[in-house]
Amino acid sequence: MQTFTEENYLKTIYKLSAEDASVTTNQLAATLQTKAASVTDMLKKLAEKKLIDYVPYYGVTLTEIGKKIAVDVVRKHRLWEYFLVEKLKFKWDEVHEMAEELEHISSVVLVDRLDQFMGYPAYDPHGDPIPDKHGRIKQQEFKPISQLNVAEGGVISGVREHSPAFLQYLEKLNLMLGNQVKVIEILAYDQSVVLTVNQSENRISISKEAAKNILVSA
Amino acid sequence: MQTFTEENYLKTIYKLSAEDASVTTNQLAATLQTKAASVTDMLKKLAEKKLIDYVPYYGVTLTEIGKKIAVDVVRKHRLWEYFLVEKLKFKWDEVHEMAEELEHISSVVLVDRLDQFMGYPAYDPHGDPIPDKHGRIKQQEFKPISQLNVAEGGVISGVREHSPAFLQYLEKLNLMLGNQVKVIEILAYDQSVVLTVNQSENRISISKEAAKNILVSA
DNA sequence: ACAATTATTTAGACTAATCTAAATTTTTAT
DNA sequence: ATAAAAATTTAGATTAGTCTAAATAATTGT
Ligand SMILES: [Mn+2]
Ligand SMILES: [Mn+2]
Ligand SMILES: [Mn+2]
Ligand SMILES: [Mn+2]
Repeated sequence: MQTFTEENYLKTIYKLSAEDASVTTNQLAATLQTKAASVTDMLKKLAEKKLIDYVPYYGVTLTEIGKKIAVDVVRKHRLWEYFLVEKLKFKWDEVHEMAEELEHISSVVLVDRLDQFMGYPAYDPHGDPIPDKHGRIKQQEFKPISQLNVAEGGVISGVREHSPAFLQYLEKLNLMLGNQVKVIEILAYDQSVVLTVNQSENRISISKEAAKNILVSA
Repeated sequence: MQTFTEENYLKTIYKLSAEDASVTTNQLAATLQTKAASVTDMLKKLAEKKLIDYVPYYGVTLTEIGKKIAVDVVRKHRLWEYFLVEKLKFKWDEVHEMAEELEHISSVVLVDRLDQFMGYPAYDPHGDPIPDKHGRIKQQEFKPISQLNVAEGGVISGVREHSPAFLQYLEKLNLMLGNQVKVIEILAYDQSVVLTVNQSENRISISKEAAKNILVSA
């Protein structure tokens, strides 16, 4: 059994591992809003428990056991988010903080029943895949709008940033999951993207940063 | 904002206050499965925070603020139990431990939405009243079977003991909430009670202890 | 009334998680 | 190749919650 804090470290290592194979102390400190010295202490403990492989000064990777726990926390986070949006009618920008607490509820049978109650959803309200009870994850082949060329388009299927501010901004521009976008123009000087939503006449412009954080499927 | 542990102390003081006006260190230690010395330390902290009135050697009572927090934890506990039974189809003997964790989820709006989602239930799966969002509690006038005389009866409306073992025992004897019982005989030598359930021919016998822990309404 | 028993608090120690400041190692740039 | 900069770890403290053992206060029984 892990503490709340250990679970958060494992989850964060798991998510950062998607970018780089090995995760560094400073990356963890920045993401977990703590200090490098605190991270080092925790890494020693997690290594002691065989949940990570830790090479001092060089970084850390999850062991199979550590990964299992991390995926399980992610599963709970996303299932609770789905519940909050689909059953309790919260908006997609309101649920993350609540799920940060709910993901640490320990009962395995509870989360499996919740999954069943909702009909085994595949994606959470932000388009992230929900691991099944065995930890299997449907691999998505989504790409960011920033990688589309002019005249290309797709269906908005996910976001890479979950802050309420960003999600509310998307809502204001009608850039919600399921909507169809098409790239009209990419401005040379700052890579900002001009696009249409759902075949509308309206052209909207988003920054390169925003374009990187919106994922579309073909 | 309180810690998990502080909330458990406040909740326990609240529940024990129903029996005696002032709650003692040893009562708390026994209920919270900890040592008297640990309780003393925590009482000092809660008194410092103005959540309890603490007179060393004589016991403790909740302040208005402390009581508000305690009732709120109880509200969350009972609402989550109702959710687990009514929506996720758990049995009444399976939900207490999960609710012990869920009651510490902090979001107020979450618990209010949950309440709305379920149609503002008045009682939890064990017959305990669910405080409303303002902390108001429907007062029940239930009494234990042990206080009935021969030929008297009532509808089972609550239990005073929540252990899975006791709840499963009740289920085996068909002594679930809503069922009608009638006292046939009270044995003189040990006060055990013989009764019928739902007008059945079958006579069942329960100990005085069990009779104290089953509540009926007229 | 006062000795014995019981209840409670205090003293001192431990673990988990965190921090700041100092030391050390690795990386980068000449 | 080596000095400067950046990243990381270590040392030493702190806070929350817990414990055992010892001290003290309250209650009980005669
Ligand atoms: Mn989230
Ligand atoms: Mn999400
Ligand atoms: Mn309960
Ligand atoms: Mn209950």
